[in-house]
Amino acid sequence: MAMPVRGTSTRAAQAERTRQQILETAERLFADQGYDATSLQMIADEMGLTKAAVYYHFPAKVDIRHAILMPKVEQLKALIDEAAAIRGRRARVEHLVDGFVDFFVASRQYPLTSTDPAAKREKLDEEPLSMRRRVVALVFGDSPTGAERLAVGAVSSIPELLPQLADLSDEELREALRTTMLRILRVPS
Amino acid sequence: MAMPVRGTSTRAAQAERTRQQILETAERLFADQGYDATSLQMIADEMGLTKAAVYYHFPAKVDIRHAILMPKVEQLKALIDEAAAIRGRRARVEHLVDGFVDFFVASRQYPLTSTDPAAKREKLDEEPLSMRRRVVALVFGDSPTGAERLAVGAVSSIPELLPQLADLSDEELREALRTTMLRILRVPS
DNA sequence: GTCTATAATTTGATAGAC
DNA sequence: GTCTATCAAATTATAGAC
Repeated sequence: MAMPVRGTSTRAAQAERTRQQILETAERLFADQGYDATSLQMIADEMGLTKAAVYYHFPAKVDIRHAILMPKVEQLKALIDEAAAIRGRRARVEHLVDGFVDFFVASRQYPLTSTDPAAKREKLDEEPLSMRRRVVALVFGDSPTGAERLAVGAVSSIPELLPQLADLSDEELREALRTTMLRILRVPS
Repeated sequence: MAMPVRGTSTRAAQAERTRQQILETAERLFADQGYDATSLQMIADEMGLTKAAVYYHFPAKVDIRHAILMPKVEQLKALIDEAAAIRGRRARVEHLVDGFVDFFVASRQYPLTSTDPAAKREKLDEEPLSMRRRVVALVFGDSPTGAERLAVGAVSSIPELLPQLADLSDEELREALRTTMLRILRVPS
């Protein structure tokens, strides 16, 4: 078993493309209107498909959300793991910040919606929360103050702000993100 | 016309109390599950009322949201007006920060949900956005950098983080908020 | 001022034809 | 792999009795 290699031609390949297209459409609609306000009907209409066709690729609406978020969560976990392997606080924080900058800029069009109310209802919400705790520990140690926990929270809510900076170029955004995050995390420049 | 003065006894007074109770219940449910995921049925059930009873007090669901948010928006607008009347940048920023601290602590249980997807769908979203622009101008002038706009955005998304700091006392929270906001807005302590 | 009853629509989801 | 047709349940909202 397991050999969906590249180019399994027509049938399987087109199914995979449709699947990806559903994910892209859903990601855009979720970002624009929120998860709850986006119906499968809208996703299907937007693609010229039917609801039933969408259901063929995903057993339930929530699975679409999961499929969108999982790779991003994994990416951030990998970054945190890397940072945990660095010894000096300053180098460690800079590695984290640089990783966040890359991640935020790459996803600036449809940013991670970690404050979408839908997240609170699911187990998926535990993952971001525990990641945040790990970042707090990596940056500020095991007995963080309230202000330090708040600082990490402020960094983690930056994705929601990116649409308002749409007029900045990628380079300008990188600069702004790096400056702001380093200041929030109290790394003197 | 217009004389619902204080103590119009039974009928009108009780209607007003019911109205307030609906607002409190809805505020809690909206904060917990989000606007879209909260149905009028839930609000009614929670109060031992019927949906129709709720509709008597508010013509539509969205009007409940408006009634909850409007006083808070007015409060923040007043604060920004006060700050605009202060001449020195440092004193002006400190007045803003102190006002935000008071506001955030007072509403820490059910914080302003400015990132609820429901906000994007309504005119009400323009108000917070224009307020944010005013704060940017008050703090950083008429030609703010990307980093400066991002800094104000970070401050304005703090309310969403408050539930995670529920273990802090009001006093500890005040301290954390003040320290963090002043640092984000680059006011040296 | 609050209720019962219900309308009209939409939702997420399923079964089965093609 | 995508469709039509349909489901049961929930949604916002209304009309009218009490």
